[in-house]
Amino acid sequence: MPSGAALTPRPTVHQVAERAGVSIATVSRVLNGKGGSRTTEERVRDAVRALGYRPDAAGRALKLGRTLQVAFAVDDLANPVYTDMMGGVEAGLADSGSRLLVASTGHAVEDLLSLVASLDRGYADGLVISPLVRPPVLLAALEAASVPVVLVGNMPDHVRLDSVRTDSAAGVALALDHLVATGRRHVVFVNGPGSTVPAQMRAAGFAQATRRVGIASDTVTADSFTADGGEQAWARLLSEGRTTQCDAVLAANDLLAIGVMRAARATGRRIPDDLAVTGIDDIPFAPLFSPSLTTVSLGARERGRLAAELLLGRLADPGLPPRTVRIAPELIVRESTQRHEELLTGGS
Amino acid sequence: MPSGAALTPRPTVHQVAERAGVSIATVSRVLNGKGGSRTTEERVRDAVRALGYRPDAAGRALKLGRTLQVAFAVDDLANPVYTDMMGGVEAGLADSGSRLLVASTGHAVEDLLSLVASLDRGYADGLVISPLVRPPVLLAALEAASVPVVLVGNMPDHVRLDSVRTDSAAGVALALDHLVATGRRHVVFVNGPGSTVPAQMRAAGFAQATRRVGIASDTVTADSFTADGGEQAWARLLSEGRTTQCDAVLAANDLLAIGVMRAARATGRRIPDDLAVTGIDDIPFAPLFSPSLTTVSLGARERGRLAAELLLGRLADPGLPPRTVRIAPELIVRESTQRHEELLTGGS
DNA sequence: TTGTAGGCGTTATCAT
DNA sequence: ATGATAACGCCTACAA
Repeated sequence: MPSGAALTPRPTVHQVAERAGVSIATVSRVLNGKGGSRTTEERVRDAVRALGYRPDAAGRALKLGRTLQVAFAVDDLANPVYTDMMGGVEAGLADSGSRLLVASTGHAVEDLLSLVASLDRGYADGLVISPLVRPPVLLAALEAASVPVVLVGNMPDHVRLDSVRTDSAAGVALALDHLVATGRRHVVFVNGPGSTVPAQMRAAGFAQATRRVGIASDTVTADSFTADGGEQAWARLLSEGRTTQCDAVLAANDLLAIGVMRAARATGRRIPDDLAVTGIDDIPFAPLFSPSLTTVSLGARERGRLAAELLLGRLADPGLPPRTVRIAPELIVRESTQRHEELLTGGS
Repeated sequence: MPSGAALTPRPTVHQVAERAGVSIATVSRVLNGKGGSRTTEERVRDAVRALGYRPDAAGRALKLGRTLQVAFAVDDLANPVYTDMMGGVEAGLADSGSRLLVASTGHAVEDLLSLVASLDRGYADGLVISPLVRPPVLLAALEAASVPVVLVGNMPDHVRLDSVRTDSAAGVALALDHLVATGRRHVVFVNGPGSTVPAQMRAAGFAQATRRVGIASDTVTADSFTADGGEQAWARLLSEGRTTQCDAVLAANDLLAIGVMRAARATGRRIPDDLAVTGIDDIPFAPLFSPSLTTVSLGARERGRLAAELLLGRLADPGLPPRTVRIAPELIVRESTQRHEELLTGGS
């Protein structure tokens, strides 16, 4: 037969107990390190080995009220930044013996709400979530969820949730300062959908930073945080004659930046000579493009890892007050913003 | 308190039964559509709604022996082709109400074996796996696993496992024929680690195809199926003077191709004019590079979807004989293999 | 149609 | 130190 056809049904504590000549209580105690004499312990372990016994997850979950599972939810796993984050969550969970359940939702609020609601089926001990949109109704649902939730992202102060944050507005400022420092004077901000929190924060960061440095700027909003969105946004700018002055694009994430690079190059702009481009996120692909993409790392993997740690901490001690961990953005300079002189001479 | 602190413990069938004035058996029957009179059914549903009752996953799993969870294991989730495949698995599972458990292993055989062994804790109803290496000991373990396994990939005929296959050797031939058709005459095959099944199959495909078309060829083996691997492979070729003749690279996957493009360009080759490059996999990023990457789609997402379907089918009917589903590779022509004339005139 | 009772595999309480 | 027993939440004979 193909597989999954266990000829012998899986052994339970009962068979182990019988074989070891003890009671099931003793078996359980030995397996959980709660005492037992030398000899019985040895006999039990022998029986376990001989039978190939492993505790059943369902039985244990039912009794303990713990599944050893953590759910992870994001809007778009096709964006490598979230794959990265997921890797971080997994790494943070590794020592705990917990498994990772991936719940990719759409960004429709109702999908998110139904995901949160489904948690009270008790299939996971907690949730790590990083949604693009966070209306009050969602935050309220997360607060009231039947299991602890860690939010990767910013939220209003009154929301009592553990969270891992980064200052993406400051990240935008880092990128803008870099563009200005490399001689750019007219920056177009290519943002993602205005309904999303990241877009809102980055827009605020851009507005403040441009005001501070006092350079010319323009803003366009893409339909989604994707390369397609970036291409279309550039096309729109172009058709409206808004690209002629601009010598730099600050994109709200790497995918948008990649789309812009592609579209701009297709219409004759050379990067970085004619047009500097920066992204945000530092996805693993960023260094692989030509030119490689200057970007701002928001520590996606690390945020995932920290989120897992916060969650484990809360599971261990539910009485804890809400905690927030912060990650500082970091500018990663690559080729897409190099000045012409730098390209030729290594500096002017 | 932060969250996960249910003030009222979650309702069980008992509270529903009490509220509806019926027995727990009736509640269960109504919820599972196994009869009940009009009026009682209505009363039960009202109680369910009023209490916000949802069946507990652990209790149900323990009783039914079904977890409604499927595990998905791959070597490297950082490769978008596997993210893609995962999306397919998830899509294939969607209607079944099953959740997706992601078990990212290393490619160490022992890791894979311990993953398979862990399945008999009963935390998943089945496994979809696409390992790069498949030694007999692993295949034997998969056959003997405590839950059904679907392998995404090729395996010896005697292995009694459901599988979703694609003919990657034929895929290599498609790419090579295309390179030859566009005028290339000296192709270097950049392969992944020889210990992996994909590398073996693609090497065989390349050997056969080059023999058939009778052109000059060379082969180099990268340390891993990554962009870094591709860069290093090109560097090695270059240092050994093996790049001078070659006018095309056929890379065993897209990441290798991207690495080669990057390294080759850094050393003065123009793509596609001086050097044509093809990949395999058609990752979502392939069209975004400049030049966009010609590649061979192996239908990763579709394979994932089909794997999920095979698994669901077997869960529904364990007596089925092993089944194999095949996906044909498809050449995706983009800019990285365009001929000089095509670039200028659109054809010669 | 409906209710009673048992058991899925585990851990934990309470005796001994 | 160990064993008998109950209980977690659910489903399903079986009986009524």
